[in-house]
Amino acid sequence: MEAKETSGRVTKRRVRTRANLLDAAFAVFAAKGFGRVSIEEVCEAAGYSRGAFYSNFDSLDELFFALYQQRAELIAEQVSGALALDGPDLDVPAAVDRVTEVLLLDRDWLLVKTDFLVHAARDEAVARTLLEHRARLRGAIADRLSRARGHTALPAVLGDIDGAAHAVVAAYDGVTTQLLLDRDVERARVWLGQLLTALLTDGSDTTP
Amino acid sequence: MEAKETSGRVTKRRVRTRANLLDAAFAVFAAKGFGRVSIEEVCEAAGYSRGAFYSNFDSLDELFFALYQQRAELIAEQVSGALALDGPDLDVPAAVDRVTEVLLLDRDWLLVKTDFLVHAARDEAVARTLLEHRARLRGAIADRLSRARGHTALPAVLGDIDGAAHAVVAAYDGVTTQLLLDRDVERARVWLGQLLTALLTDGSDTTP
DNA sequence: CCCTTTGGATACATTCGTGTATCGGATACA
DNA sequence: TGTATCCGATACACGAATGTATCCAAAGGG
Repeated sequence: MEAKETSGRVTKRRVRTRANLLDAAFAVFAAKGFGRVSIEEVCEAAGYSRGAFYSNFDSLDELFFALYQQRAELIAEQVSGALALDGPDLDVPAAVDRVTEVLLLDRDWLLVKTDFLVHAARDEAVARTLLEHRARLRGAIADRLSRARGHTALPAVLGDIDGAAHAVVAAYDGVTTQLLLDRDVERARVWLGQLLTALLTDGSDTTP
Repeated sequence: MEAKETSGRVTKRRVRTRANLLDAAFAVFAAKGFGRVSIEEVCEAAGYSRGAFYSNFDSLDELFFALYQQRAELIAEQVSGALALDGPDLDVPAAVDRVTEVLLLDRDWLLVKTDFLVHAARDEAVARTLLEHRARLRGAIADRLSRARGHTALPAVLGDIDGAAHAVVAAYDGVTTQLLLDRDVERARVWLGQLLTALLTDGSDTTP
C-alpha cells in the first residue's frame, strides 16, 4: 500500500510537499467530498503539478488513506490528552466538555471522517484500520471510566466498562450524524452531554 | 428539481423504466458507492441506454435524490407499521426487535443512506429534506413513546418525550456506524437493544 | 386501424481526468 | 564547489464519461 520505499534517502523537500499535499487534500475533500475530487484539484490547491502527486502517491485512494491515518492519529492524541487532563477523579461534565471541544468542533474533520467511513464500509482492509482506530479510542475512554468507579455507578444493561465505552462512542457517532445535517455545534454539544449523562449514570441523580 | 413536467400524458412505459432505473441505481450505489458510479453503469445495470436516463432525469444527483426519497418513504411506512403493530401498551423489547428488523437488516440501505448523508451534509437544500424525514421518524417514535408513559419512566436528563425520541434516533445512528464497519448484524441488534434500554429506562430495573 | 405523440436507442462531438515518459532545476553529500 | 541523485514540472497520448441531436419503435387516442 505504501509507495516509494525503495532506497534510503528521505529528502526534506519530499516530506514537505507530501505534507502540503495532505493538507490541501484535507481542505478539498472537506469542501467537495472525496467522490467529487480529482487528483488535479488536490494538486492545484496545494500549488503543485500532477507530477508531484504521482511522485508521492499511487492513487487518490492511497492519499485518502494516508490523510485519514494522519488526522486520526492527531485526534486520538488530543482526546487522550483531554481525558488525562484532570486528576484521578473523573469530573464527567468537564471531561465531556473538553472531549467534545476536540471531537465536534471541526466540521471539516467530521465531513472527511464520514467520507472515510463510507469508503471503509465497502473495503474490508480499510474497515479494519478504522475499527482499530475506534478500538484505540474506546480503550482510552474505558481507561478513564475505570478510574472513576464508584463516583457514578454505570447502568447494568451496558455490561462492563468496555460496554460503557462502546456506548460513549455510539452516542458520539449519533450526535455526529445530526450535527452534519443541522450544523448546530452548540446544540450538538449540549445534546451529547445529555446523552452521555443518561448513558453513564444510573438515573438516580435526575435533578441537580 | 423535477424533470419532464411539461404536459399531461403519464405513459405506463415511462413509469416502468423510471422504476427500473431507480432499482438498478440502488443496487449499483450500494455496491460501489455514489461517488464511484457513472450514469452509464446505472443504465447498463437496468438494461437501458443512456438515452432512457436523460429522458427521465437531468443528472445523477437528481436520480440519487429521487431514489432516496422513494426508499425513505418505504422505510418510514415500515417503521410506522412496526410501531403500530402492538396494542396501546408498549412492549419495549418486542417493538425494538421489530423496528430493528426493518432498520438494520438491509446493509445495502444503510450504505446508500450513509452515502446520502454525506451528500446532504454538503448541500443545504438536500440536508433540509433529510432532516424532515428524520423529524417524521422521530415523530412516529415520540408518538409511540407517549402511549407508554408510566410503564417505564424516562430519565429526566433527556428532557421531554421528544428528547427521548431524539435519543433513540441517535442510538440508531451510532449503531449504524458500527454495523457498517464490522458487518455483524446480530451484534448490532443486541447492542441497539441495550442502548435503548439504557436510554429509555431510568436504570432502576437493572437485572431482569 | 391509423396516426399522432412519446420514449428510448444510436451516433457523435467534446470535455475531463488519468497515467507515463522525459526534462531541467534543486538537494544532499563528498 | 562539484556532481550524482532526487524531485517535481511539462507534454503527450489515451480512455472514459458526459451531453446532445437525430432517428426508429411503441403507446395511446380517435
